[in-house]
Amino acid sequence: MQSENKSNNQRGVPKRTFIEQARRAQIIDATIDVLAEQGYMNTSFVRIAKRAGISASLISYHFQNKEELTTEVFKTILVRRVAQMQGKIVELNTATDKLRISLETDLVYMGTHPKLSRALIEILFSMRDSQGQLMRMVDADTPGVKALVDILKSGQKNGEFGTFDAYTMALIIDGAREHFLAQLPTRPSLDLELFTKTLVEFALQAVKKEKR
Amino acid sequence: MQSENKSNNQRGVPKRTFIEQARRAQIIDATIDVLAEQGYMNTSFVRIAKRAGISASLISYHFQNKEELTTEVFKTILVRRVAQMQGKIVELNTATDKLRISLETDLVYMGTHPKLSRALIEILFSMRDSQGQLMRMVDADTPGVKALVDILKSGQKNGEFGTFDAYTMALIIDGAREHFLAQLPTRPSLDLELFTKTLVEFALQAVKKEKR
Amino acid sequence: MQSENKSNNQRGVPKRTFIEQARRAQIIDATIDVLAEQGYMNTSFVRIAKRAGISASLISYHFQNKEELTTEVFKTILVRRVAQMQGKIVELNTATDKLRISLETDLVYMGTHPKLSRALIEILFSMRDSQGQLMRMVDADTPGVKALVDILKSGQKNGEFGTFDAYTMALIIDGAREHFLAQLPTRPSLDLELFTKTLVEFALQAVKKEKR
Amino acid sequence: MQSENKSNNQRGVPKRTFIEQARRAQIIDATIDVLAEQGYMNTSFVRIAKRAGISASLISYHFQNKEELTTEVFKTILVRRVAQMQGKIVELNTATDKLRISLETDLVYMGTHPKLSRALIEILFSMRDSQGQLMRMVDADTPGVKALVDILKSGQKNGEFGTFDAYTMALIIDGAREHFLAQLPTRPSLDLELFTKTLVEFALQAVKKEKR
DNA sequence: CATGAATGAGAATTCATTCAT
DNA sequence: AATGAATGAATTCTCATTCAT
Repeated sequence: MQSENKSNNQRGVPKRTFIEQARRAQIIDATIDVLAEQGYMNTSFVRIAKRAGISASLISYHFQNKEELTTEVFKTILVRRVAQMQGKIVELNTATDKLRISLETDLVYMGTHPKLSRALIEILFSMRDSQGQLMRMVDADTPGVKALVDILKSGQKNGEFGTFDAYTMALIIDGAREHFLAQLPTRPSLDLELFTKTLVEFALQAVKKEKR
Repeated sequence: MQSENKSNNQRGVPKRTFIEQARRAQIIDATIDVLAEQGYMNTSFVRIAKRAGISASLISYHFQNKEELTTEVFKTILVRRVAQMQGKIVELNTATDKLRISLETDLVYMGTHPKLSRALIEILFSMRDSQGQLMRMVDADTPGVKALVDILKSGQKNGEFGTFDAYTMALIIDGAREHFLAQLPTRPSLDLELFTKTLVEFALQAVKKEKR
Repeated sequence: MQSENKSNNQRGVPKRTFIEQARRAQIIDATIDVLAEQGYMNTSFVRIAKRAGISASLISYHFQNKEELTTEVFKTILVRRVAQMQGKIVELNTATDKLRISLETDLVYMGTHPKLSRALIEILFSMRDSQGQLMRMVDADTPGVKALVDILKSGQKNGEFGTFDAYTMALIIDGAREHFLAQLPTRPSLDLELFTKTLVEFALQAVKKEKR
Repeated sequence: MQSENKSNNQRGVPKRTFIEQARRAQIIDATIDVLAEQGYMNTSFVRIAKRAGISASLISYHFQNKEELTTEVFKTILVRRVAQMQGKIVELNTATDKLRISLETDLVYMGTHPKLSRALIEILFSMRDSQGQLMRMVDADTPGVKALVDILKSGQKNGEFGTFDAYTMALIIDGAREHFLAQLPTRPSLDLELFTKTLVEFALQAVKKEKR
């Protein structure tokens, strides 16, 4: 028994008791802490367990293996991150506003939650499958890129933005953002506010219609 | 030899025999391969040795410890990378040209040498000291950022570029570039040429004088 | 468990389960055997584990590191050794009796437990810190020397013994004893009874009052 | 070739060139230094070679293996030690004088040459054969014990000394001396002069004729 | 005569995971 | 539901020794 048939029951739907949900959440939170502070390599079950105040074997009990735990952590972070943006954007009418607000919201949220930021990077850049290949979590593009592409394309469609390759532009903006966030937790001299303001400014300038 | 007294002689100059230089280079190359393919975590002496066709203890014979090896790999990659750019830039007269060419050169070189790109990322994001803290190799800013800052400031000084925070702008451009390069090796769908063209366009527009 | 947080709880009291106590004792006993038979240098975890019929990693599981294991072995031997003497001495009234009986008791016990004798010597003479310096276990003087000094001084104070440097005399008697014990396990020709009788005679004559 | 047929030529007599003798002496001296400072366990060929300013493989070239080197070191120390005593003793007429002077000479020499003292102990207590058994260097009894036995027996024969077991008495005196010497190098508080005086005093008292 | 190059064996320790309780 | 006990595989590194040059 144990684990295997627990994460998915016969219909593929993971039905969990309340206490199990709570434990999983507790373990996931502890894992985020350790990931952020020690890096993927040093994030062992023993360290997570110590942080969570439980035994290491309990982690194996609640997650099939390390890969499942890491995947769950990854999903959890993404869900929290996306939830922030979505709420603020839906009501906005222009693509310009959506672009600005989504960047600002995300940078503020992740910039003020450096653990999430750091843990995310650790997973993205270090998690490997058993053959050593990088795991492509979720799918090829991160939600951040996909959200940007949507906004950019809608702006082009409704005439707010000029002509450019929306996907490539999204990669540029997203890359600038992620790389900055990746460094922020360990470099106190970086200025989140200034970076946000500058990135928004030039993103808007880059996509605007006239003269392109 | 057996380590310790060879890596630096009395003047800090590591005098090495030809054969040792060759072995070190061979080991460094094998390490880059393994780093790129398997990731930092899986880059063990045994794997490197297998790749290089030597015994694992020979690595310990030629490098004091794993940290020295990793540092040497890091330096090697940076030297190769910087060497490409420097050659092309020195003759150029305008900051605009320097910005364009340095981006193009670097993206082409690293984009066509995905192993270097990947290995660099692995080291930068995974190498930790004994307390689990990220090692800041070289110093806080990568050579890429520093080179960009120089170009941007010189352009502002001679009137080619407008007013903006040069350091933040460098972070944006560098971030976009590095993040793209980090993904390129494992995502064949990405278009290096298109990205380069778009990023250069974006950068040049962002720094141009008029209308700001 | 996996070390670290179990050897001492918040009050410095190592709370251990029964089974853990038993395993630790088993490992300590196996270590004494290997120390006595193979010497400190050859006392590796693998050898100890083989002797105890367990896996080598179980030793790391129960002891933080080799130093902790060695220290525990050392303490264990000393406790057993001292326990023998204490019981016999407390009831005695004269320093002369105490001197005689403590020597006899100790030589008989250690002489008939050559493993303890040999293991003790191995630790005392071979255990080094990371800079290669000898560890001074307990403190500078062994319990054997300290016990002798106490007896000699009390005998001088109550007039049983003459005037001599008590500490130096203790060193002489203790040195003779320890050196003999160190050789005894590997040299069957040595005569424990004769040595004991002669050493006691020598000691008693050396400390006696008259004619000095 | 190399080594094997070098330590002994066809007649079993090791015929060595001048330079070979010098090298062996140099290596032996370096080994004594390292033994005294780092202990037997840490006395590796690399460390010896570093101390001697030569390559580690040269040691293998001049000595068949580590065991031969250690044995040679042991012999060298003993020869130097015994040479001191012999010179002073031969002219003396009484066993009493011989006993006193041999103890004084030896303690002064070894006490003022702590490296020899320490290195000797390291070898005696740590050197093992390939099965882990302690090596009995030379033969069962050290020269120190044998010399003492000779003196004691001659004193008994000519009537200077009383009746006691000469061998056991030698063990006592020798043990006290060796144990003290073993500790002297690492414990500056020990008083060589006081110890020597006290040991001689009580040795003479223990062997004297009257009343025993 | 001397050395650099190379290796296999062995060292302590950490890890994810299993299993009985 | 939770844990302590246990292990085999893997890690970096050191060692004595061999061999070609």
